[in-house]
Amino acid sequence: MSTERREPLDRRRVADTALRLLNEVGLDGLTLRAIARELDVKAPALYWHFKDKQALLDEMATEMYRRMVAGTPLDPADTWRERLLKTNRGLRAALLGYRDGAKVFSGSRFTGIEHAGQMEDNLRLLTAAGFTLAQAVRALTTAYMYTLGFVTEEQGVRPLPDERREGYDVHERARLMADYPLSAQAGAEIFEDFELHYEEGLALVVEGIGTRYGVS
Amino acid sequence: MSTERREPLDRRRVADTALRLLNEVGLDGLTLRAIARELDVKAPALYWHFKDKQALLDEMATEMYRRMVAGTPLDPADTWRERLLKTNRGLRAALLGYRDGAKVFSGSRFTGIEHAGQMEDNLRLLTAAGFTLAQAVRALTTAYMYTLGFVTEEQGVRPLPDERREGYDVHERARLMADYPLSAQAGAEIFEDFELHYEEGLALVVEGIGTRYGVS
DNA sequence: AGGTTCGCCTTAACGGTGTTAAGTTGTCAA
DNA sequence: TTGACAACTTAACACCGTTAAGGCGAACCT
Repeated sequence: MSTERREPLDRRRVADTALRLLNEVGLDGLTLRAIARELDVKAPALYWHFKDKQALLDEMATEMYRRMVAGTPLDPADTWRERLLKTNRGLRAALLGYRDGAKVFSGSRFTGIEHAGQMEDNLRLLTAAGFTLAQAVRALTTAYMYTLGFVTEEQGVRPLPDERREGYDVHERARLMADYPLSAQAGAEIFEDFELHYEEGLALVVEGIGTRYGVS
Repeated sequence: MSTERREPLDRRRVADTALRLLNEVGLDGLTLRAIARELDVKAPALYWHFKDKQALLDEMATEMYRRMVAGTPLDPADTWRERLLKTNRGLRAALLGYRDGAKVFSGSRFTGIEHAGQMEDNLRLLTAAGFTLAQAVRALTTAYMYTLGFVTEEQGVRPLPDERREGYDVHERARLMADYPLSAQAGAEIFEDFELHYEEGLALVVEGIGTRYGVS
């Protein structure tokens, strides 16, 4: 019998483990008991580190954001267009890294103010490029919300990049929609090639920002 | 003691009642037992009409969509810009009509194919205006996802139009972010005046569609 | 060195959840 | 009159987030 003592948990390690588990069991299966088991601990122990489950989810979202920032190298010399593309692609990639990632993310709030770093950087770059502050905020948040909405829908169809939920067969759908020829034909444009379609939508948003705010 | 017999439920009436209850108790409080109580019935009775809770939520989302369509008068003579603005404003209004509306909506799928009607109409209008089918789909879904993302965030801050969740005081936030002056200043641009900011973001998206697809 | 505090965790329990199985009741057809 | 069937109820199950109380080793104080 081992007398080794596990070293104490901390918020970060709990969130790490929970994020790993999330990919195996999904948000519905992510119970405190399951997380605790993974950490070789009983469920109520988690309450020493988090006041409730939402606080743990918040920490998970914050950790997702940290990894996004770490995994998205930015260049101070970026044009505003490059910057918008990079950060939003980075956000999408980060969300897609976890099953139900978008749901967890948009249902939570960041702990602390670390996230202000990236935001400040982006606001500085855009205002330096000629946007007013209000315009910069609008540009960044509009793209942000598009990405969040897109990935939310995407993960509803495709929980993980190599899985696919049932009920989304494009041919079956087309058969049902025989009376609506355009909608039927649109199926492939909606439920396939997410990568391509995401890029196209993002390009639309960026284009609109450039045009409406007169910044090239 | 009344011997009157309540007439049998149907899916529609259950979904109606659940939607009404949703505004009082929120998604967390929306339990099958609570819904059943409201219908003067016991919880397992709901399983006669729905195979599980998700199926009921799906019906609720579908009903939300029906009401959106009914509450958003469209004109066949709309320009494509008007049409995009109308449908997306209508969607936002419909989602804001219910506490956690965006969450319920984006977590569910439509039952049936009624929704194809509006979609067909919109696709027809946009293709007639000069878009290819692929462009029309991209235009509609990009705006759709922006709206969905926006309202999701909005309802995170403001559950119902006349309520406000805690932890979003703009001045408190600005104090914490003293080291990030632009971000601090951006607070008002993010957490207030949703109406205005939504319109501005939607205008950006529409502008991008017009520019990138060369349709005026 | 001995006693005490305190950080971190366990055990036990509570009320509530979605869901299933089995039984009841009224209605309508043969 | 009998039987089938729709629409429910009753009872129960496994599991959930959460709280209260207590245990235990390590660190600190005198």
